[in-house]
Amino acid sequence: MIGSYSGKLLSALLRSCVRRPWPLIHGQILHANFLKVGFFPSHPSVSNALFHMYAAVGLPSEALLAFRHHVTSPTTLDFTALLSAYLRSSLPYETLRIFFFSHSNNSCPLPDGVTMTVVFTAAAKLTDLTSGILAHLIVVKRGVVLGVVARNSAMDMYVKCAAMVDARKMFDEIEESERSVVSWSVLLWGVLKWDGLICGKEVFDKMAMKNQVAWSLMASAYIENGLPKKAMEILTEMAGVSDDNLNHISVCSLLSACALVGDVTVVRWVHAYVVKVRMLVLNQEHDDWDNDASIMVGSSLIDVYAKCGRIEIARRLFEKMAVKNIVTWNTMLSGLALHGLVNETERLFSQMITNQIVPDDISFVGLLSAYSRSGHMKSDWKCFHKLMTDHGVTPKMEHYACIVDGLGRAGRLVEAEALVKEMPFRPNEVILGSLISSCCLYGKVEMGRRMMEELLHLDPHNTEYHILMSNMYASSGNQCKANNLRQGLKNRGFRKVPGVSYISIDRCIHRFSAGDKSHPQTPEVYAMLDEMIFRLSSATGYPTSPTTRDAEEEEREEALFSHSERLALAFGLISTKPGTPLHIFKNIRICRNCHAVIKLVSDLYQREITVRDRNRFHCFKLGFCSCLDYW
DNA sequence: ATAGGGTTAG
Repeated sequence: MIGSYSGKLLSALLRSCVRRPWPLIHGQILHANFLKVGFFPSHPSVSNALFHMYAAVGLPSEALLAFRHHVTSPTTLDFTALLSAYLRSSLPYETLRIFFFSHSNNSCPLPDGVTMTVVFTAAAKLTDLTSGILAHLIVVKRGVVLGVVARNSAMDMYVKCAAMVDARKMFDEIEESERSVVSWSVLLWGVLKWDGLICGKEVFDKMAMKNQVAWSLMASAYIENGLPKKAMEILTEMAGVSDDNLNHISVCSLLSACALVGDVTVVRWVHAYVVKVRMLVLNQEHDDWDNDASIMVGSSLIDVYAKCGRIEIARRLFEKMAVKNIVTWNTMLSGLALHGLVNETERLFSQMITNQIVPDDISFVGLLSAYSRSGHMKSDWKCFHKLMTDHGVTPKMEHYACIVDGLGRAGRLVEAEALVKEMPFRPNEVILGSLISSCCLYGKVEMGRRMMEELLHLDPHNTEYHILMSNMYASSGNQCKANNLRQGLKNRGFRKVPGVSYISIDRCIHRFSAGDKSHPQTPEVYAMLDEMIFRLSSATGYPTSPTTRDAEEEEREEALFSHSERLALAFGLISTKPGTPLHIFKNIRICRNCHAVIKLVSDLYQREITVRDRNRFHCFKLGFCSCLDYW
């Protein structure tokens, strides 16, 4: 029957498939019918349409097959469509491979600006400067003319690869009248990221046209640099000058910056904003709003509240959201896990199942990390394995990492190591690092040494675990080996990541490092610290001296008595009214000693203190911590 | 066939 149609009609039919709701099904039925009647290879226009159908619906390998077999003399447009299909399916590596391979083979048509845009974008995604430069050389050598869009994408490639000299050169080469708002925002992104806030602000001020992207980039940069007040100024300025309001992407970008630094100042403003402009609608009373955007913004808010220590607000928001997707559920799961709330995480997971939400691999990372962070390794790996495969999820390295961490921290090191040997991957640095920390915790020097050796093959420059190993040697009485490790690090010029704590008081973020004396209120802070230590030791007889010895002599004196979180805590106590809850943010894990001190302070000074460290939240109240001393 | 900021984990 199909044989009676003309080639023109069939190709039109195929092209129309791309725009239908189920393009693939219709297109494939047509494809199958062509094959059945032996019709299609002889008609170039039909086979070309078939290739474009597969490219457009995002099936790159099907498109490649059709391209190879049926597109006899590809045009630039065909070739570009093929590359773009790979890029849109998040396969930037394949995109580059096909481009360079065909190019070296002389089997591709001369690329144009659009082709190069796709190639530069792929190199940018991979931060592959070598490929980017190579592509640029091909442009020059073959005399390809680049329009402003292609130049912007090349600039973005240089920016993402930290090659700011080349990026600026490209920017300068674009005629001033040609420069688009995208040229400017690409430059702004790079300058903010690589040259810092001050230089970025200069670029921002030079921008004649500012849009959502520019405003939110600038505001996010202020947030990430601990200047939420400045971010608010930018946002209010935006509202006054521009009719361009924030869209859901700008909102997510701002909120993720807030999540990074753990400050809620801007979050509150954004929350009010999205409710006001009805970007976030909790109940479905109208259908004239953007469902996807609302879910995305809602999930983003849940995430940021959880990461800023406001888990109750996050939970309330989650419950109020009438429409959710898998990301919303996963965000809530990992938020609860971050706070060590195992039972709640478990409950939410079963609620997910009863609501017929199909959990994905990230849901399981959430659930498993709740177990590992709380030390509640109730079931063994076999049960989890079954649970996962029952829901169609294949266990990945991350899942093993959670279990290994949980077993190790619970002192079940033999089981942990057995699991590592049994898993179908070679352990990565996350897994080995977790085992080393557990060995440290339980003084298993010999096993720690073995793991360390394996880790050094993968990551010879790792500083963190050298320090851990050195501490382990020190506490097992082998001061000599400990010093050797430290000295080796020092000789190679590696330094320990310094611990930094932040506390937000009255919309300003105050930063403290260990032994820090740079804060304007340093005398008051240290006076408070002394008072704190005095009250603690007289009230409890608590020994405030270190339990693990720090081999670096100059650090030993000050470090433990003035760890950054204690300074932040002292500052918080003198800067707020009695009873005000305090939120502290720390870049590395909290140490046992400080943990003990903060527990006592929460009781003696009647304060709720929330500390976010690199691993999880600790909520201190009346002398107890929500982690129940397990982390 | 084409550029910039974006939610979940490790």
